[in-house]
Amino acid sequence: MEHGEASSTTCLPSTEQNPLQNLTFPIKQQRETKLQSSKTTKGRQKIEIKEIKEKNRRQVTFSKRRTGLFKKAAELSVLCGAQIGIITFSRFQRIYTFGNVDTLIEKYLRKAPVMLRSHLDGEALTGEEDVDGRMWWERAVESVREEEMEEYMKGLHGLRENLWKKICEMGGDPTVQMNAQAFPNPMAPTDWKITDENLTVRNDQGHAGKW
Amino acid sequence: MEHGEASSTTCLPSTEQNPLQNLTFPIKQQRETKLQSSKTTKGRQKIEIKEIKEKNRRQVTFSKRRTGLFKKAAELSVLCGAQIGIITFSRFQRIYTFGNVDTLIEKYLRKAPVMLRSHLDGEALTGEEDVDGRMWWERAVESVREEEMEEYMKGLHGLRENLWKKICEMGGDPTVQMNAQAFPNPMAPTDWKITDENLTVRNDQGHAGKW
DNA sequence: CGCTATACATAACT
DNA sequence: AGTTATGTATAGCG
Repeated sequence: MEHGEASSTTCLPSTEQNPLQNLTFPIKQQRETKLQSSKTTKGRQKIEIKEIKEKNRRQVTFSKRRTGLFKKAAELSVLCGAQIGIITFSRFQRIYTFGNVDTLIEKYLRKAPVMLRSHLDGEALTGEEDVDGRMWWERAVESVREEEMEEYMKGLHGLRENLWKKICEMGGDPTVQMNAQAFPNPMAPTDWKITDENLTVRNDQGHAGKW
Repeated sequence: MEHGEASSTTCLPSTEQNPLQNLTFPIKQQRETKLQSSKTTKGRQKIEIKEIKEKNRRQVTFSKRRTGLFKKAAELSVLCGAQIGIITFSRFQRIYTFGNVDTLIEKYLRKAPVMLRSHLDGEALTGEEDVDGRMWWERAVESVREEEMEEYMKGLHGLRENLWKKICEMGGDPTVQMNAQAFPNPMAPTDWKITDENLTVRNDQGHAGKW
């Protein structure tokens, strides 16, 4: 660290955050900005949360923040033993995912019926027939019989499985990127970055229905 | 890192002052030890990324970090015009979602076939018949006819629609929480917190296939 | 839930 | 992709 001249000693005693007004102390900033001595960069600048216009800057931000988001998700997953899945579509409709999206989607879709059923508990679901021409899913939700739901879920799962298998065989598509994570439990507490290792689809299922 | 020590190394140049930072006056911190004591807290402590044992601390962390994660997602969504959906299952299988999960799930599920089809382009899909007893989704993926896919997606969409409608009518289920966001475009750059307003399911569709 | 000090994420630049 | 300085997220506590 050769700060050479300019006493830019960066004494940052207390990084306080002013409650409301950032009292700009009338410090004489005069010059001193000379001699390229002080800071090499301006550091992180505050930005407004609104669509970034400059295509290039936006691209970089998307990449960086997406990585940060996934990292946060991974940490949360581990710290709290939660299962997390993220689906992201860039404006170019390129898809990036985190976690066992398929598994979570299934759980997600399966969740509603369960809740619904518990709510309607005791309301004897008299197997309603397909009296009109509507499809099974067009009927009142509570009339959807379990078997149909099962079939539906089975189809969903099976389809996805086949699709992935096929996609993997093909070596993947450039419009798809995925980061597996959301480990229900552990992992070396050390190597906790989103490494290439982790950027693979995992077949975790985790403690489902354990609690 | 007591401020007491800092004072000894305090830079406080005689003539020049800190270039671009409005420090909080170091004056009153001089040596003033006792009285209102120094630090009131130890500030954020470094923690290992591994499952938190203490149930209470874990609960708090889950809540805080989940909020942070969703906020990050919202920012990324706005800044880069991306569509983001997050599904989270706590260890108690309580579900928390962010964004238009349903819409994104559909897009996600629909994506693969599209990619697949483009890859198999020119490979004349000779409508394979259901020669064996397997279900349509059990056959090779490339043999899944578009009509079936359509039907499937229609069912998925319709089902979810009905489920949500029903759930909303019931006033929601305690095991489900959702935060809508992932606005494809704008929103007042100001009110950019996850307000109650935003914690509602939105029917955004956004610029799908625009790019 | 609010606060504070500090760990961590990241905007601007190279 | 790598660096730096600074904006933010948050661990621990009341």
